[in-house]
Amino acid sequence: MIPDEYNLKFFAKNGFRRVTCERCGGHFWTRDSSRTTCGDPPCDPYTFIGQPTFSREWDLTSMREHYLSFFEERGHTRVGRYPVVARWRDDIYLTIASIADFQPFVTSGVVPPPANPLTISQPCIRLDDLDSVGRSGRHLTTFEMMAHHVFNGPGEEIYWKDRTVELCDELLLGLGADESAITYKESPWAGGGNAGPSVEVMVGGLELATLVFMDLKVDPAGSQKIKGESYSKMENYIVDTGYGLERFVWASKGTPTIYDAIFPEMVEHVSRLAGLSHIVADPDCAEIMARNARLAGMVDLEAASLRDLRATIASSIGISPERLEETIAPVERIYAVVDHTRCLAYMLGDGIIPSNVKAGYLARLVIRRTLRQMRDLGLDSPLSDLVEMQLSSLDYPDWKERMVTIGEILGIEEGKYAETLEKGRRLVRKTAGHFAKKGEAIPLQEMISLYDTHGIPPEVAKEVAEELGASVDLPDNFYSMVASTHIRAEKAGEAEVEVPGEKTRLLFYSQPFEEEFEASVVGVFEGQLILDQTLLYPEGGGQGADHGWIDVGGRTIAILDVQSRNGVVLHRPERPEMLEGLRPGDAVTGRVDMHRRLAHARHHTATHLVHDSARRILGDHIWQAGAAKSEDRARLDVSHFKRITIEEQRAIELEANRRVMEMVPVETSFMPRSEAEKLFGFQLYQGGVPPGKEIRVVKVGSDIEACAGTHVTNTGMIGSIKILRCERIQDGVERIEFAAGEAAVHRSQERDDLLFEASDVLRVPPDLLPKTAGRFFDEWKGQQKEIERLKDALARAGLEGLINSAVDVNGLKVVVEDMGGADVDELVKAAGLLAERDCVALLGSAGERAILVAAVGATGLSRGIKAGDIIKAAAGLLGGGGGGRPELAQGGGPKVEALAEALKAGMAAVRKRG
RNA sequence: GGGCAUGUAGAUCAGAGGUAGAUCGUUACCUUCGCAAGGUAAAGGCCGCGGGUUCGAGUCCCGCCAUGUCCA
Repeated sequence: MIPDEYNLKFFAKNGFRRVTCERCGGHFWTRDSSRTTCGDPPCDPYTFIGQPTFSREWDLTSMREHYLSFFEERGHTRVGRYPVVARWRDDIYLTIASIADFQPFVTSGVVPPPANPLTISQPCIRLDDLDSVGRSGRHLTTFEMMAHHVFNGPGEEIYWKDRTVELCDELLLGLGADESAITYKESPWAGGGNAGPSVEVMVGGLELATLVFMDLKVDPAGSQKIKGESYSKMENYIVDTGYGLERFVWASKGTPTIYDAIFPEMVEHVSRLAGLSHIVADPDCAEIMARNARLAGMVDLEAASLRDLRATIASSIGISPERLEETIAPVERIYAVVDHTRCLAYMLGDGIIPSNVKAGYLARLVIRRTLRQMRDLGLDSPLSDLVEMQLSSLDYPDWKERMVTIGEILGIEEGKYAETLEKGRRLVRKTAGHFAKKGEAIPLQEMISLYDTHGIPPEVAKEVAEELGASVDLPDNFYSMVASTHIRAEKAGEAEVEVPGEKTRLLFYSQPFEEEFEASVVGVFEGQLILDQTLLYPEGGGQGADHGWIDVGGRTIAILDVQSRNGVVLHRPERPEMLEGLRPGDAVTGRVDMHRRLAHARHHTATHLVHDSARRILGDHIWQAGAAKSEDRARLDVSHFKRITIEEQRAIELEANRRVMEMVPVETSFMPRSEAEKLFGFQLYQGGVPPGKEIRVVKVGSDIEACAGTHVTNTGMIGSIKILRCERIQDGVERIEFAAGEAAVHRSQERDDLLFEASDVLRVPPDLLPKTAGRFFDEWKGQQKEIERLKDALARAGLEGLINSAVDVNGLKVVVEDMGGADVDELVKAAGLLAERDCVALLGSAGERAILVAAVGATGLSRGIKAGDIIKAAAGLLGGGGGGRPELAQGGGPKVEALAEALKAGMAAVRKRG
């Protein structure tokens, strides 16, 4: 029985039949009456290598253009590519598929698509198979997903399965594919909360496209079960196709690897730099790579099976696996370098700043991998040269300007990595020396710690360790072992409680400076008041909640927090019992704490100004990475690849204040999302992506952002902006803290107070503070040294007197003395000198606390007298304690008056042993 | 966002409750026609900052600042 899902008229009309693959048992559709396998490796091998699938060769540009115009001619609108950094999403960092551009708001139907149907070629980055890149012959970190998308809604279907498959078929046949070689393999698809039937389009053993018919959504109550999850039908049903541009080009050329097909010039360039062009151009090598790619296409490339793959290929061409490794490893590295540099061109071109967290970490990961590969190849040209070459071939109109920043970023990254490695080598040498001495191998735990804590790749550690003769046991699954040490606490997804009822009408946008409002009570939810409309701004967009008062029936309820949940605004009263007796429909009068509101508005508008100024001063790579505004200060986190210097901080401050002085009007308007995106681009989404069809656009001079906060109407109202400090909260993210309006004045005054207090202490005017403080510090240092010297002299001067006062205990000179007010250092010095002269010394002194120092010379030590014992015997009487080494010990306690007794007890202890 | 580390002399690091150290570098002297090298000696420390525990903290605890690194 053929399931309805796949029983397409198109198949029936065009002579397709449904076959069960004799290898994998999957179902597929074919025109070929003799075909018994589905066409998907490992059921079928690659057949296109050496025998191109299409009638002519295409390069990336011409194939992309062909594809897009093919669909344009068939009623689709061409849409420009989105960035590879998925700034409009908070669940993924990188754009991993063309449909990602339209999630979540377009796919869920909240926002209309930019065009419908549409066609796009979307650059995507996937780092999941990083290890296989270069080796498998087909894996890439960066690829373009060409697609045609249709967003069908209730009652408005543009086209669905039949037309989708028909278009795909027409495209392939038009390119000259053999119609009997094309198979459509049934393959239910699920991902990202959606699911649906899909067909994989296979030609010559290569999956060229996947046609997904997304019509299900995750629904615990749903009746359809896929991969253990329950789904139900969606109102919207979406054609989500993905055609691999690079694979189309590869299939058109039939080269041994995808890399030779898509960027032959870069491969040649890098080979030449590495001095390996002869190998890459060698036909034998090409043959090996081709076999490698064919076989690799058949297996899943896991670290463990790489060795098997090598062994299989080696035996099939009759050389040893080691010899094979030697031949192809450098070539694989060249491919990897070329792939990775293209990936970096996209990442950095779209503004990722390398970091130790988030998307920036992914960029750093790729950078370091590339540097390692380059080192192994013996390439010593700067990484930025290669990235620049890649970038120049991409569709960035302003890549030359960007390249200046990118070059700087890469330079910094190279330097940082070199430093990390150098530090690492020193560390490994130490560790290796330690274990080599014991004749042991460096334990795995140690290797994991070196990598995890210090970023030293195990290969590097091994290399260094072996130079020192320390052996290392390095398992294949090293990296997964590292991962397993990171036991992750399962985040309990905070269940958002749905608040019942209508959305609250928000009055503060239309009446931003109105103080009072009339409203009626809707109800009370969890001790919080819901009104039909409100002037109070709920916390959001980094802006704090308004405070205010609600007057009802002659009493006043103070409101201390306001939150919005699915559009319903909740007012939290200072005292919940005040809400008792309120009935739905009761009329209330609300008032806003305008002082607080205005402070928020000033800080909010100021945040936009500071952001804009930072962009002007630091460069176009500046993106907001977070922000918070309160009554007395605000902070803005921006992406930046080095520390903001004090000069830059000042320049930003001045620039922002100039906008204030220019009295720029603040324009706000609601507009359809798609239109806003078209007009202003993704720079809109500095503060995250707001949901909804309409977004609020706030324009302050050249700064344009999607923002739901309350603003002043003119920058002049801010008064002034004072940047307080810059802090590095992560690598690649700087936090700018500042105050605006009254708060700025207060912060300035606080700083003045610090100056006044300090100059008061030093009794100099503030302008002499730095000089005077410097002089004081120098003098203090000098005096410390002088005191040290004098104490030493003092101890020496008193030495003879002390020796003369020594008591003889069985031939042992014992000095017990109250040194009257001397400090620890003096006692220690004196006691030490006495010990040098072969005395046993117990010196005491009484200041705020009583202190004791004992020292024992050679003779005393030989008799088993320990300074620590003497101190212990004595210090107890002082109400404290003490201890130390046999030759020197210290102690003390608060009972100053007991010092004489303590000294006596110490003497007794010496007599006992002596 | 989470984890693991680090911060001591100009540099690299040791010290893990009891008198702050080593190596290199610096300076002076010896040696040399001069340089390199060697020898002798000296200078150079808010032990990241602030609290706490303790008779006593570079060392233990807490917070902050700075830095590195791994993972999502």
